[in-house]
Amino acid sequence: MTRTPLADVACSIARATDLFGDAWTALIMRDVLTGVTRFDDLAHDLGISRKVLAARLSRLVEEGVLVRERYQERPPREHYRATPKGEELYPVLLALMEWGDRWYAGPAGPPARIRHLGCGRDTTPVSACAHCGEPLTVGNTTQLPGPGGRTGPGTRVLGPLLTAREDAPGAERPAEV
Amino acid sequence: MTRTPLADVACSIARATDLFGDAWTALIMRDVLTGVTRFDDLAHDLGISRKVLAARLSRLVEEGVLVRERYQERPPREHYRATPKGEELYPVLLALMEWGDRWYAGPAGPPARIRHLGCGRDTTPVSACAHCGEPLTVGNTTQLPGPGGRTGPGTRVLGPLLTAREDAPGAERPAEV
DNA sequence: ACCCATAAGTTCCCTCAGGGAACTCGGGTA
DNA sequence: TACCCGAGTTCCCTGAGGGAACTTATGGGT
Repeated sequence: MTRTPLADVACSIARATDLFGDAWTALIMRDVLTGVTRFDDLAHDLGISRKVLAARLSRLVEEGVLVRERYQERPPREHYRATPKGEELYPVLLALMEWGDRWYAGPAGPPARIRHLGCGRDTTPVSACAHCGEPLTVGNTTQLPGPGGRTGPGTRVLGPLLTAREDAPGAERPAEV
Repeated sequence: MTRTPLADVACSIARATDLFGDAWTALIMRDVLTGVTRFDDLAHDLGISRKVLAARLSRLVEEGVLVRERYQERPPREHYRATPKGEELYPVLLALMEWGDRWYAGPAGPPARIRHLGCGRDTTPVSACAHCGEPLTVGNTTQLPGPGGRTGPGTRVLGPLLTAREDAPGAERPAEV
């Protein structure tokens, strides 16, 4: 499943993509979180090969993202539900959906809306600063080494944070926001 | 590159994962957005096969997520930079990183920090409601059919919307927010 | 002039993960 | 008894990915 030992890398994005960086996994989580929890339903809905679906589900269960639960005794039937760890992938799905809506929605508009029950309005998800609530963008953030990062030679952080090479690019990022 | 014609499905998550639902693509975007923009640097940094890197980069350029730019004439040298469409993938990366931090950071803490230049503090990204600023969770949201989706029997929403596709090849520009 | 280095790919071979479809297994239901 | 159902598992086959060598254009060192 793992192309490279990404899971061992000191980068949380790499750790996350090791599990989640697969189109099927994202779509499985989307389905499970929206109520499609049974094997056959998932297989039909996604058009995924049953073999791969079984592999993905057991990986997700191993990782503690889903649990396999019996929802009926006679005959015995199992389905899959999200754990808290799985539910917390929701922001990733929202971010993907928002991006897809912005760049691929047809003239009619996006295929789905998200209603926020808290304020009762249809909304769009924004990646906000936990402290001040302002949107976080490439332009208004920097990545710094964290406590859990091995800070040896060759260590990278969010990204490179690199030993980098500001020598290369002539024009740096246009810093629009 | 596409396992199934996910890109044609009327679900923005499916559309997004068709491009982004690949561990390498996510990591490439992480690198490019943090300053690793040259082919060899990316190849080294990611440990990706050069063949696959070339394929991913040209796909990302095709999709308008990256641009290939000449940063030096003699000898001719090219590198890759994010377009606005590419920069808008940042929230997805932040969401992945946040999840990875929460569930995989060692006792020492996360490997990287995000400093929000707006308020000057190290922060964590929160998926917030664009209207009221409250965090969006599985529990406090519902998914409803959107204007660009089909509302027939069997239609799902956050999900496939799967009979789908009448509006598939849609416009490229997102509505300005 | 000659040799080596660098950046950015391309090409080749080989393995293994994914698609597709059939098969299994436990347990109903008519 | 015969026939469904849900939930997987097994089989074969193709093609995407890993790894390493090769290419092209240019510059530097001696």
